[in-house]
Amino acid sequence: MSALNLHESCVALLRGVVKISRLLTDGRQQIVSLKAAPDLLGSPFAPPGEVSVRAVTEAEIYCVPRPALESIVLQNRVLEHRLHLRALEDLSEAEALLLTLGRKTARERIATFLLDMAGRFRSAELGKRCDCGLAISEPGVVDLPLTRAEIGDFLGLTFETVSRQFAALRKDGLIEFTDARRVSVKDRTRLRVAAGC
Amino acid sequence: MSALNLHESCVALLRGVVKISRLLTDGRQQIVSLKAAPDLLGSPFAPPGEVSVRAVTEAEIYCVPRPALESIVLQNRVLEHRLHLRALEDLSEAEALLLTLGRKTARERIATFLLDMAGRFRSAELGKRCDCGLAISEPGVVDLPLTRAEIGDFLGLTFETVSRQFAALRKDGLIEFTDARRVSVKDRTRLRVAAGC
DNA sequence: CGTTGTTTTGAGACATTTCAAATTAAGTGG
DNA sequence: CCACTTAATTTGAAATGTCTCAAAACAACG
Repeated sequence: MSALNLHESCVALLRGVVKISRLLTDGRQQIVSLKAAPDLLGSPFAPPGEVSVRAVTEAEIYCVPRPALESIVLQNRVLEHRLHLRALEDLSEAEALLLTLGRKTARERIATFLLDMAGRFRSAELGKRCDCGLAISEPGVVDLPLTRAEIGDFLGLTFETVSRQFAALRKDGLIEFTDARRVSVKDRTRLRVAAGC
Repeated sequence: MSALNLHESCVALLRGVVKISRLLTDGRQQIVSLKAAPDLLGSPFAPPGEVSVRAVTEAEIYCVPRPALESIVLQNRVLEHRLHLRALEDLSEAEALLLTLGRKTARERIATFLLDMAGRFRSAELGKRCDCGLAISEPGVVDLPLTRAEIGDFLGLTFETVSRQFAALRKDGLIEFTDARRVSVKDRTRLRVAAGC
């Protein structure tokens, strides 16, 4: 199944969306990063960390043995610089999520999440699948690639709380649902306020 | 006061401990990283992120203008590689904290924190100040450089909850206090269990 | 049309926060 | 060295947000 070991291989994500999680022994998990194609999962030189990789949509990947990638990168200064920049961006994203998990209320977390997703998964109205911004996209309409439970695992909440907070934002007129996975942002300004910053 | 702008300059931390935080407009804050000398604060190439840097102990720093550092690093492949590795380690640490903030209980967070600190701030019994592992150190005794409020800002808790959980761990015999800032780990095994992983 | 998984909604339990006050520790100036 | 102020810490009691448990509605699929 999720037999992807990022210590042995790095993975080029060619199509789809994957979640990268850290696990507790009793099954609790925290998604630490969402990756959408095209992107690289794992990094040569990354320290050993217990992460789990799972697709959230159908996905297409290409595995590269780590030692091979390492030697390539060490021979290519520009490539290493780009990986370096990407690591710094990932760190910055992780820090933003730390603020969300450590200090925001459930409502603020959901609002933050929606703004984040609105920037990443703009819905392609006429396409069948979100193919990552390449198709004709509807501003303000978001295709959520995650289930309520996965959103909970991303935001440190239960799926019931996620569902209830979505309902509350809808009742307050900040968002609207066409179906459970398709949201449209009705009032971005108030959504930003609801996100707490 | 904390007039350190990591976008303009990087800062070599020569002595002491500093906290790097992200802020919400209403004053809530989340510490995203603790740095102890010797270390580098900020990074050339780091994307703009609203962070605040504050010393938690007396500290000695040396500022380096970012453009200067950037050009040095771009001319030195080995140096960039080391910064790259550090960024990946920081990312891994941030992910560990994400798991803590998103999925652990207050008790588990405090236990996790103590194990983390035990690895970093081993007390120098006979020295006056923790000078970061160079002096004669007592295994299992930790000098906490943070106030209860700061520990709360690190773990996403209030300072009252921090204080109560310390008291609970003490009552259960996992730790002992000589004073509020000096803890000794009495049962590392049970502390690990209490940390949830 | 039954099966399975996702989502919504409700009611009660519980962990953590909030508010408040007392205690201890740490300067500071007389 | 002592009184005074200020900050940090502990502890208590009540409020509250989120979780847990449970059930129903809904959607997807063979």
